[in-house]
Amino acid sequence: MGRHREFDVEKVLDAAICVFWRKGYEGASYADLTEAAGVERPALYSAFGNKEALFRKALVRYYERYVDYVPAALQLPTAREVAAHLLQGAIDLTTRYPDHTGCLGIQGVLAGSDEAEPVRQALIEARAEAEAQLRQRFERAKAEGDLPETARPDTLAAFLMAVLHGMAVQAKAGFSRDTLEAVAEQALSTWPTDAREGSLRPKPQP
Amino acid sequence: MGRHREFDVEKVLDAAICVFWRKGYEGASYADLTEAAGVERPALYSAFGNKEALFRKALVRYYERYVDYVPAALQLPTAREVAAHLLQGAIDLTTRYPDHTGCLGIQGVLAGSDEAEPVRQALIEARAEAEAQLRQRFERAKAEGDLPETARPDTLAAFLMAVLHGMAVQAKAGFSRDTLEAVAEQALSTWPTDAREGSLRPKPQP
DNA sequence: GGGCTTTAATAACGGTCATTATGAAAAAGG
DNA sequence: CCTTTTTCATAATGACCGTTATTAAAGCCC
Repeated sequence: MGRHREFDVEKVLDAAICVFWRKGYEGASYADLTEAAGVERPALYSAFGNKEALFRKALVRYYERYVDYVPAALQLPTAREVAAHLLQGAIDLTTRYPDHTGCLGIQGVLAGSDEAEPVRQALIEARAEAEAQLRQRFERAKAEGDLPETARPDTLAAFLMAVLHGMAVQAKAGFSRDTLEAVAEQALSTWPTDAREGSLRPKPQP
Repeated sequence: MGRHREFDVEKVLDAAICVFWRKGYEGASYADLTEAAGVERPALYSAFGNKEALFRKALVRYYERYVDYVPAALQLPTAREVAAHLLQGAIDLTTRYPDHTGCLGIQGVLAGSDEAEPVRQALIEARAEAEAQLRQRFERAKAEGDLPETARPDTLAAFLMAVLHGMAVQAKAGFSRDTLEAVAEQALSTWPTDAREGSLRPKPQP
């Protein structure tokens, strides 16, 4: 009973992702969102709630569609492969689309009026959860003998997250893909290697 | 002739720095600025021009007063000391003041409505200039034999900037000083060392 | 001390923001 | 076909944005 919805909810979410990605949570206005989605304002409100709810749903879909390399990376056999795959995935994600570079998740953490506070907190928590998963993965690697006994999983996770975030900022500032790959290679050159396995890329300078 | 200005321009700039630092360029409103400065709106306009001009002047003072560790670092004798001093300076800057963490310069690069575009471009240029200075410093180090022949100054500069930016993001997300110092230590552990000089901190895990 | 100039403070300006009331259009049930 | 229910589109709401007239106060020169 009743009229049917005439637009595709997931397509609208994809359009919202692009807008938030390019302009951030605060920078994206409803005028931008409706124009990109081809849907009028009240339709967005009835389908998703207010702006914050729309952003959260877009963020969930963003993680599923664009940041799927993270769970994939965590299942790789060695800690070094996990790190390498994460770095490469981040480079792809932040440079693939010229009109919205960087990372949607990072955009919201920084920009900072008061009304964005709950969104910022949500992004901080998501980031902390990702780092926790990474740390646990490195602890497992240590237990498996994949990382040396002297390795500190928490430091490695924090360091890797710092490089990933820094590359996202640099991508937003217009860094080329080649430069970011050099950065990732330099970061990987610090990776602690167990005595049993040889380093894949022993020196950053060939 | 005429009435004297009753407020201190530099104190107002310092207050503006704190507001922009905490809320970013877009997130800071004139209501925030006037409240922090204790000065009414028209006084800000007559003394500094519009919001963008005020931000630019605050940014110059920010560099002078808070980021003075960068020129100091560039004059240190070895490339590794330069990098270590930059990392330590960034940690201090981004964690010293609990009410405005992170880096004022990074805040503006990301948040992204259209009217912030000139400010964003200015910050991107400033960031690029800093990286160029760093690269030139590392080229000099290479020429002086302080870095090995295989070292790539551009990569080292880009990598260091990525770690610095990543730490700024993490500081905004609430990272502790100790964690950031561990990250910096991990980043330094990759530093290419010439055969002649020993590494200061040869392994990140003690 | 009066005339002139500069600053200070109040209040208003147009514009845009997120959000929503209002009523027309469309689909399903009886 | 008519009623009911849901969605659609137009347009309005109050609040806040950056910016600026406007008016009152304060200091210097003659």
